Amino acid sequence: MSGLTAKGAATKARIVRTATDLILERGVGGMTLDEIRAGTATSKGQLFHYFPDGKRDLVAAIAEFQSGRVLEAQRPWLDQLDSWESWYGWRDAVVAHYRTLTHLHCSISALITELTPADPALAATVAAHADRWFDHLAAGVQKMRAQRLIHPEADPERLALMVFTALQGGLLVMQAHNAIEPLEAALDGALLALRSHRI
Amino acid sequence: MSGLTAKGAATKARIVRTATDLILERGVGGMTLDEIRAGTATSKGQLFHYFPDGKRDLVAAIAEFQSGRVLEAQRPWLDQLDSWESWYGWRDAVVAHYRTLTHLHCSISALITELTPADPALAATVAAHADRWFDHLAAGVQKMRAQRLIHPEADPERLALMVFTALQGGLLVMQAHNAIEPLEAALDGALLALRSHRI
DNA sequence: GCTCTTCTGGACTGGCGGGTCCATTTTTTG
DNA sequence: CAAAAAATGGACCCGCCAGTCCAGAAGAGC
Repeated sequence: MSGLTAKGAATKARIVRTATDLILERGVGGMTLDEIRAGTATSKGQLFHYFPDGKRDLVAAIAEFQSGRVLEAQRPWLDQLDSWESWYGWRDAVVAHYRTLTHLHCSISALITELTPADPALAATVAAHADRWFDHLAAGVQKMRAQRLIHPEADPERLALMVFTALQGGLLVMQAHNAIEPLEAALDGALLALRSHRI
Repeated sequence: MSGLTAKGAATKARIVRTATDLILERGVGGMTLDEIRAGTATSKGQLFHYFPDGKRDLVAAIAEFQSGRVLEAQRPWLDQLDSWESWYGWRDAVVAHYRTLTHLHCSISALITELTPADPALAATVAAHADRWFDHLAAGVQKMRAQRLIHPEADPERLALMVFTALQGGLLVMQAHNAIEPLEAALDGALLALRSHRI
């Protein structure tokens, strides 16, 4: 009844994938439905058939998809982060992932920033995905503390926030400079700061 | 001849100031010439009289203005940064400045990121202002090394980049969360990382 | 005063892009 | 196979917004 044929699902997925690449390359403002249409060999009708709320639905789907993809690239390290080795492994995985994508222009935090003034509700939806990322880091710091690898007095939330902001800053400047060094410097700095809380 | 009356200069300045506030609040995409017009009690004619290239000129002027304002808020610390005290003083000055502006949505790096896909040339112009900021940090790190407060083997450019990315990340997440903590955590982390290179 | 320049107001245009609508084709279901 | 549901194509509409144009007001210089 309220179905979605295999064919339909495929089309929907195709749209999301193309739209994701487009939004990463051009930003929210630079992504037009017409380009998506052209890039996927679909029609306006289909776009609104699968994403009734238009651009809003589309952006939400993109955030979900891209969030999953980015998190995936950080596994298995992101789920561990319970030893110094795994933190460094994580760092390397992140750098390796983005090294192949330096021409992209739109990290998740940048997306949120761009969205907030125009559509706070949608921005909040997207922000939930950023929070997932943050939560992994926070869980990691917790584990480190539980294992007495970092000082018990250290505030795990605060430390995770520090790592997260460094990461996002690294991505942002990486995009602005179209170079990987900023990301590397940012992550190295974050881990150095984290290490200075070791016992 | 190629004059600019006192009255004209005042109008131009008024436009820049209002436009700056607008762009910080709504982002580049959300800033319309009509809103600027309304906010400054001017007309389309004047906008294009003072900024012949329209939005491009305007954005460049905004970047210049805002860059000056932000740098100003960090003085005198930003010119020193030659002792640990001055780095912490700088940190506090930055936090204090942005504490009054947490509802703003558009840091300079975010601006660059948003601009790059649409207008790379303009983005480069804006990036020059970000570089000024970075240069101050790099000079500071140099001084610290010259005074043997940090390890001679440390790469000053890299360390400055680390601080800069942390700062930008702090601003970005601050905007996304509309809270000051991310900025504080980011700067504390950066200084901690910097300190771990002390002799 | 006159003239030339700068400043101002606002009507107008043109295109872009999001979103609507419906007719047609394809697939599922029974 | 027939009917219903889902998928597709694309023409159309409409509002928004950057940018144009020009006529007229206000100053500067003489």
